[in-house]
Amino acid sequence: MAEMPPLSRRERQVMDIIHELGGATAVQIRGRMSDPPTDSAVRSVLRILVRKGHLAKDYDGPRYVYSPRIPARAARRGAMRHVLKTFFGGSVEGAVATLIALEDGALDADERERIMAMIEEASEEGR
Amino acid sequence: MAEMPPLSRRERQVMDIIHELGGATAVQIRGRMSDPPTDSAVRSVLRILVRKGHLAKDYDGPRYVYSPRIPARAARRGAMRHVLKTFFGGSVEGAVATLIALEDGALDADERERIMAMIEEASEEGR
DNA sequence: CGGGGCCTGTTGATTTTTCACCGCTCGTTG
DNA sequence: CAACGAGCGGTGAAAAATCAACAGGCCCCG
Repeated sequence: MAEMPPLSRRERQVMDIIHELGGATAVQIRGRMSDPPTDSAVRSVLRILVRKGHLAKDYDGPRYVYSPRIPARAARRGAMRHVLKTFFGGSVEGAVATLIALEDGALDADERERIMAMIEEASEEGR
Repeated sequence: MAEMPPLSRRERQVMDIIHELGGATAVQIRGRMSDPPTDSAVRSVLRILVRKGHLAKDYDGPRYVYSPRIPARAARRGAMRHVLKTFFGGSVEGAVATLIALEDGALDADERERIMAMIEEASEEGR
């Protein structure tokens, strides 16, 4: 269970794809790669990730579906915490600023409302 | 100038440290590593990163200071965009939710105010 | 029954990555 | 001045990662 050495390039690439999709088959994953190696190569990486305990392999009908062993919630938090620390010096404010200014993430009125609500709530209850 | 293949493990680790510090010397960087290799090993990675164009090397007094070639703003946005896409399916809302719920990122009243203001503003002016 | 698709695991070759030794240059200090 | 140590970088070898090919094993469908 110890914290394994960080992932290699390919490994990370694959993990990212799987995280994005929630779960995926070998073929799906390969399809998402920009510079797809052989099918067998992809499977090799997959096998390694399973062995290292990063992926779970569930038998879904005719094929296997690989999914992160770490609960999505934890993965999300970890990833976010990392960029928060690395790129924003831990400033939630800065992070949110960048987030909402991300052109491709334009938020509509509804979304804005909900976010506002969340913040209210968070600061009320917390401390 | 083309987008180079993603960084290796060590390379990423070093880049992260430098991003976090804004700029750093070889010794500083090594100091921040959990499993520090030789000083010369660190310098090797640094040299590679410079050659690849990811780092700039500025002569500051008695030693060199390495800093990201990419402007901080762009790096931040890139990183954020990546986790947004990979872990939140592009949902700014979800990302903000995780962000403000990050225990170590407790925001005080002031911060909250400012964030609220930012959001208001963003949705007003933009679209 | 014979493909074809999906999967597994191994092997070995090739490329990358990682690393430490070594030698050089300074500036400082004894 | 000479010795020392910090800082730097080149080189080449050890280690890891990447990958393709191969050999089979299932299962489903025509």
